[in-house]
Amino acid sequence: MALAKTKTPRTGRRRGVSSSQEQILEAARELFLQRGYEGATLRAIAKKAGVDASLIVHFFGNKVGLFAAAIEWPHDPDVEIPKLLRDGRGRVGHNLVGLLVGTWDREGGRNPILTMIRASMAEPEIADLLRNFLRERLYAPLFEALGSDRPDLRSNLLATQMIGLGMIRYVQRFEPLASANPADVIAWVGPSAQRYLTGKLD
Amino acid sequence: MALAKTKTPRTGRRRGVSSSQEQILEAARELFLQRGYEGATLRAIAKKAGVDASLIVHFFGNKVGLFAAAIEWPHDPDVEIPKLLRDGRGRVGHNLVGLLVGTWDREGGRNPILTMIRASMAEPEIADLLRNFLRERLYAPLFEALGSDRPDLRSNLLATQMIGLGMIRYVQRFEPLASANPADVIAWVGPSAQRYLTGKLD
DNA sequence: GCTATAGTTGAACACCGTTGACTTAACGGC
DNA sequence: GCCGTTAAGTCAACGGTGTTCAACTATAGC
Repeated sequence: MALAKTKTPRTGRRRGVSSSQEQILEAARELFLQRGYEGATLRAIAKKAGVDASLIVHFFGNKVGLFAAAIEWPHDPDVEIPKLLRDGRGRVGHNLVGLLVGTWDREGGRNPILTMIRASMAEPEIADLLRNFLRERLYAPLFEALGSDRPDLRSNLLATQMIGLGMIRYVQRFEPLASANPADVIAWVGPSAQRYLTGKLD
Repeated sequence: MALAKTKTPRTGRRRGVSSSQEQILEAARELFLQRGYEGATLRAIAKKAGVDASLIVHFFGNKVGLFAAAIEWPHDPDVEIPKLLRDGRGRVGHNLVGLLVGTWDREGGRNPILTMIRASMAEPEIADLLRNFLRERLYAPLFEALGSDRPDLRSNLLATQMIGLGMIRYVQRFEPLASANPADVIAWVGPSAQRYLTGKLD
């Protein structure tokens, strides 16, 4: 699902099935995932889309705007959150770690979430994008269903563990964690996530 | 303490107390902390050091080499590790969180560890530097003193929590965690760190 | 004094994101 | 059927980046 909306063209040519805008977004998605935010240059994206680089900023304002329009969250929270809750309150942490590890392993580190996390270290606007999405679409419904106290704080603490896991296992690739089985990772990290989700905090 | 060694000039002028190399390192330290790895340009560092930019790459090879030579770890592990162990095995996690939070709060986010963590997201060579330092100088002696099983795995898991905390509280500044009291943060995160340090893993 | 070498500079290179002027093409109103 | 407006799209340029290379200077050792 998209993180930011694309300005739908109000007028202009309407005959082709794919406008330049869509070709740009497609090329951007591919290159951002492949080379990361910094590694994907506007010129390279433009070349792949068969247009001039300045057309990209004409459409999306700047590189951050293109990133926000192109990147997509790989899960639909409305679908995933019920699955996380399926096994009862006491298993939500394990299920959440399993969902992330499963997705990240399957896509081999080249996935939107990790790309966004990395980019958010350098670009404050991308950090805002990430933070708002997490809060509104992921954590808010999750904690509403759980009914835990201090949901905002818990979501922050949960983020420290989940983003830390993503960084160490998939970006920095610390061993032996990077090569460990998903089931083991769930067993190791799950309890920490569970504590932040439903445990006593102080 | 330094993370990488500076090539000491084998010959050359020796009369001044401060060579150009030291002035470059001093300027680099200041600008890297102030503006981050990307924000500190070689030309700006050179200007501050009163020297031409190409002299920097002559001395340090490239920008990463300069960073490795300039950045310093704010603690001496030989001094800090005994302090962490002072209150017994059961308090090491809390003491470690306290050490990091104390340092990071005092320096307001502009400190070598966070700067290095951020830079390591984009520069693999800096990630190597960080990983090797953590393993050899910090985690190895700590786990030797603790005598826990699977020290390599435990150090990875500990890193997920510590680096995640640094990212969320100081770089991304998620609220309410970013504004919480140090003592509260220790109470919330300490148990997770403690579990990775001495708890049962599976 | 001569020569090798380290220190140091300035110009240049290839690339980056972004800007602004410009052309082209389609539309709505008359 | 023309005409002004507007979006689509191109092109060259700007100021910036890290890095390279040839040139020059000053010192140390012989």
